[in-house]
Amino acid sequence: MLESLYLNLGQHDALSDAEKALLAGAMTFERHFATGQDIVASGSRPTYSTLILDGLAARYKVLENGGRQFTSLQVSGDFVDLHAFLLKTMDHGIVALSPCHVMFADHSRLRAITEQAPHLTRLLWLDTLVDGAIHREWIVAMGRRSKTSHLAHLVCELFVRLQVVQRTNGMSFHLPLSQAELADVLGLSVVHMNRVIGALRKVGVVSWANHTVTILDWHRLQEIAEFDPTYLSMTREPR
Amino acid sequence: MLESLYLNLGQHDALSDAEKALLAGAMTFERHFATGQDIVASGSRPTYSTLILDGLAARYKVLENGGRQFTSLQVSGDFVDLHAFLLKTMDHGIVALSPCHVMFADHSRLRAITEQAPHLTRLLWLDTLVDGAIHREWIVAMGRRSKTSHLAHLVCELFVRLQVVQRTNGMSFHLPLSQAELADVLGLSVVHMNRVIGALRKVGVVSWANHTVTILDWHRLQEIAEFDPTYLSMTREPR
DNA sequence: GATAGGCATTAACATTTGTTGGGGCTGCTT
DNA sequence: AAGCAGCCCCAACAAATGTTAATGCCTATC
Repeated sequence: MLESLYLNLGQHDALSDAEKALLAGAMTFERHFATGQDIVASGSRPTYSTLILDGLAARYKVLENGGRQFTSLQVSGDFVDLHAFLLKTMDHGIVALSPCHVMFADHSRLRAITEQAPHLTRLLWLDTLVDGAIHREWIVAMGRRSKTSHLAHLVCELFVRLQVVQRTNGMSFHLPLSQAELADVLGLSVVHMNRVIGALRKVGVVSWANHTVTILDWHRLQEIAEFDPTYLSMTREPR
Repeated sequence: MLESLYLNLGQHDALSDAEKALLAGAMTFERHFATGQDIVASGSRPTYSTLILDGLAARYKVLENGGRQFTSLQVSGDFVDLHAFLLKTMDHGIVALSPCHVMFADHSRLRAITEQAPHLTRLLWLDTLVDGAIHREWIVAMGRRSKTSHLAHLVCELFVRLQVVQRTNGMSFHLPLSQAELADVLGLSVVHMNRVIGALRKVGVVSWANHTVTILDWHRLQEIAEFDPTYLSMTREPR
């Protein structure tokens, strides 16, 4: 059941059976969310953290003028609001972008882990640090990359992250995002988002149809994106 | 000596004397960096984390075309690379934007803290989580705010953060950033950065000269920025 | 099988943002 | 004193991006 979590945390360092048991023991109930449903509400003070067993979700903020910005995409094996364990108050919402099967980890049990299992604590901490590293990469993409490069970078990142949790199919993966939603990731208008996707298609490095992205030329895609996966900390070493 | 660190960590939850001693014990030597010097090099694998006792620094990445993007600004009391304790490899550089007086905390001693001092561990973890929250706010600003609003938001954020560590002077604070550097924060060209600063000045909510920012109308500045400090987690509560 | 709604796509036009080039000011060096 | 470098500021033009509106293609629904 927690396979995707073990794959996610285990990519950075070995995860012992005892640690897996501790994680499993922290879980309480599970739940399904439909596409478009809020998994966590902005402003709430959850007493548990939410793990995505399967599905795609996103963190977002909404401005007064109605504009929405996604600040991260969360895939299977990701804790979407592990940070709320210590931040306490959610300053943003989390929405399901596909049907999501999730499970809840009680904060009191996470706290117990920090009291008794230092190495596992460091791995959970690390998980939130990788979140931060991804944020930084997004900031760079938004500020200094061309829009085409930004999109290419996003495709690279998602492919690699999905591969870790075995949600890719050869060089393809499922990306159930409308162009309007994608525009809220890159911070563009829908019309321009459409132009940028067209541009990337035209170069011939990806095919993109029916919510399925297929990478046709990984090497060149990586070049366009200047993608360097270092920030994802995928090397397994003592932490 | 570590007063700014205690103020920073202590804003979220009470810090005991024993915890302060543990932090002090983790510190090794101190050092001064001149404006423009790299404090931590991209790609390095530091064995210590760097605390700013006094000064302003920034995380940044450089792209192939020479473009630079700052991903965060770090003020007195901030650990600039606490994340490297677990991420191991620096995927970005850190540069001094003013003369910086820093102190180094050994990773082996930070590790000891995670083994023996769960509450302090959670506070250090929290410090990196607030980093992440700031990143998210920057993403929103870059993607969906007008440039004027983005700049106003930055001013609000810096003022509040500097106030916590007692580096403000009434409604003024020192911001030793050239407009070119500021452009690398917002992801703009220098010329447009100049236009945006002019626009904010014209509204009359701030005065900005000689690297000193004075907030003339906090309420209206906050409105323009849609600034809500929730994400900074400044409420003191058990963590 | 008619209809309505969501989505991708395109066109035309408006606005924002970048680029290039230059002027003026200050502080520093020679 | 002259020269130089860095920085702020501005103007004119170019390019990128947003806005509005329209079209066509699906698919769900009745």
